[in-house]
Amino acid sequence: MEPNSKPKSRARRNTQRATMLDVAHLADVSPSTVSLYLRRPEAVSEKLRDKVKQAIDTLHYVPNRIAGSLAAARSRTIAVVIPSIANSFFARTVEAMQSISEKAGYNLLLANSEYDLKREEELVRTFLEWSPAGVVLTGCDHTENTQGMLASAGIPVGQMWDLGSPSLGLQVGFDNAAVGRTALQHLHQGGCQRVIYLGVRLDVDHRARYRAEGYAAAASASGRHAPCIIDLPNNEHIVQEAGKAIAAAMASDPLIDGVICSNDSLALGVLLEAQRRGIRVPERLSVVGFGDLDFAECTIPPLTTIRPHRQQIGRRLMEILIERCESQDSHEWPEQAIDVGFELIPRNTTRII
Amino acid sequence: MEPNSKPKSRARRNTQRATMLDVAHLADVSPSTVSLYLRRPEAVSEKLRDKVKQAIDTLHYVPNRIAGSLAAARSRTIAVVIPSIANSFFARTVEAMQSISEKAGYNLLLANSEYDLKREEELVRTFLEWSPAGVVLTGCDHTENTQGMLASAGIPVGQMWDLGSPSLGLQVGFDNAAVGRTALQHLHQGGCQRVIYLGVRLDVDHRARYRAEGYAAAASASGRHAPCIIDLPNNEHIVQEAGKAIAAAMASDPLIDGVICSNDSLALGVLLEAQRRGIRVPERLSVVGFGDLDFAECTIPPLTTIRPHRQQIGRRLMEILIERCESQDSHEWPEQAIDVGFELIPRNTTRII
DNA sequence: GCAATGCATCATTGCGCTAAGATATGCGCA
DNA sequence: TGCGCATATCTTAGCGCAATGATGCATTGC
Repeated sequence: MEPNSKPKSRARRNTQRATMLDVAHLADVSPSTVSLYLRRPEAVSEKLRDKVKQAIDTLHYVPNRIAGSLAAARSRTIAVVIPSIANSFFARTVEAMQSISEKAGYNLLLANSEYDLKREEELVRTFLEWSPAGVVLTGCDHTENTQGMLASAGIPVGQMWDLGSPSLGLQVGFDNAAVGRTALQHLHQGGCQRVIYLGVRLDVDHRARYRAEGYAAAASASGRHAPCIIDLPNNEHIVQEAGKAIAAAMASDPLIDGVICSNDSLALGVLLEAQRRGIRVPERLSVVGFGDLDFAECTIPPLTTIRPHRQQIGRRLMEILIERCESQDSHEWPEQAIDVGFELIPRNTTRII
Repeated sequence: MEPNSKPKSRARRNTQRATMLDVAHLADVSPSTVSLYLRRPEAVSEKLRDKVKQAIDTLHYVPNRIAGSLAAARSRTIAVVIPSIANSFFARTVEAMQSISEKAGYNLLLANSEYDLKREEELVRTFLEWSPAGVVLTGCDHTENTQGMLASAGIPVGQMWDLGSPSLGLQVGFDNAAVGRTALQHLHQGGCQRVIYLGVRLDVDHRARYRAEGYAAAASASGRHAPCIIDLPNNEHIVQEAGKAIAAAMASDPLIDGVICSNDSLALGVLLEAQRRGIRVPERLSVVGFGDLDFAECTIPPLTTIRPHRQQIGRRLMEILIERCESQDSHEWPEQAIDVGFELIPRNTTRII
């Protein structure tokens, strides 16, 4: 074999997909014109525009976003971490975020932390490997590492569903403690003398805990009764458990005449138990839920609850986040906290005086 | 300015993040050793392994998966399209898929098609731009284009929640028509003489439609009564609407003594309406739901329903899909359909003779 | 009539990494 | 001692594209 002066080309993995170069050849233009056409069609003359368009169509060309992201040193991806996909609260918010981001040409990388901050940290670490354009977390509680990684990533970060500290730059949510206060106030106004709070896994569901704390502080301040918080463990049969818990509480303290539930599912359990035991709602026991889930308005009696603006949170957060992603200039990212509020929906499980 | 023989380097966007080269320099090895260490640590000697590990730690090096994916011509991403994120059926399945894929080092790109096949097509098109390692769709109904794009993408595709044709290679689900048949049989065995089917948006929710069709075929075959399907429009107040619908149906045909619901939420509406009107369940009206949602076992009376194996679907599908992604050899991807079945959970809204 | 200007198009470089193939190193065995 | 072989490490060439700055070409102003 004669010595070859030039090393011959290596075996390359072939991707068989059409590339921009293929399009360029077919359209008889340079690759950069194709690139330009895809990014800013108005900057290309109409004549070439048509040729390129046709070439793309005949080749069924699909741009390779991975290559694009590498070249541009930024990807059109937004990483979202929520505590639980199955929780319909977050699902609606994610849905809204998806719809906004999609319009702007961004895709969502999604994962759930299972209410575990350490897991959230791992997820953020993994997601950062994709150099996402932005990151969305749930709530304000994050590990030091999570905060550190995000800070040094230099990308816009959003927090949703809660307001508080530390802020990572942009928060869209509501004051969870105020939810607890509002619910208690509503029950007191309806004549309740002793209101308890019923929650699930308040140790890990920080937002529910803030609601409980808001309730507790308001109860103490009201001077009517001491706060009492029941914290149920997570459970497949949580709806039933809620019923048992309220029955037990009322048995041990017959003066209880109001209950604030961490979410509507618990409230449903309470209502069903009341029905089973012939406890009159709201006269003997008033109930406030949280979430305004689908079934809330058709329980018996219809459930008084608090409605967070699930979709609005996702929409506004994503709108601002994308704006920040586009601006690329982190000086234009002032710390911002948007309180979208919540709404008390008085129905028939509470009295209105 | 004198003519320069070599063009000087252009201004480059700088990413400031540590790169593999930085790690290599610090560890005093070649970049490919770092790369190898990250991909197959066991192939690197212990001495170098430690040096590289230390360098990575001190630099807080985060590998750039985008560059990696480009070089390897494949990404560790799996695209998932579900009809609705907010639907807790799919949420559980996605949760299971996420947990499996995460362990294998894959990330999920997620989007919802809103039960629109055209939208699904658009999503698939967009997702393919990321050259995902695999794609997961819901159900068997897809546009020609969707099928074409996926076929020519040369990556493993999974379909979940239904079995049928066309198969795109791997299906994990159950026979939805059999669900309808099973529910009807159960009601007939309990003594029902006239059973109707209550659904929502059967035109777009193909799987619910297959269940309805299974019911219809079985009703006709039984010779007891003609099938009757009520198809409600989608609606915020669907639970209430379900109640109204069943009341109207029973008013116009008093012989109706059984109803099969497309999902447990509808069933809940039916039960609440029955309670409101004093219709005894199951004696006067038997009810079967679908989904076995959280509240199903604590409705009054506890709801007889059909439980799909939501998590199992996600788990098995993802396990096989990832296996196929790793194999890289599409000849090892035989057409496969796994029926994970479903389970009738008899509770107290139906009679058992 | 010629420079100055604006605009459309192009050539070129490298984003950070993987993986093929080349080279070095160590080991067993004749 | 020397050869073959296996294993560890390195050199190198792109992956497909974005974006920089250069080039060509038409238009305008003086």
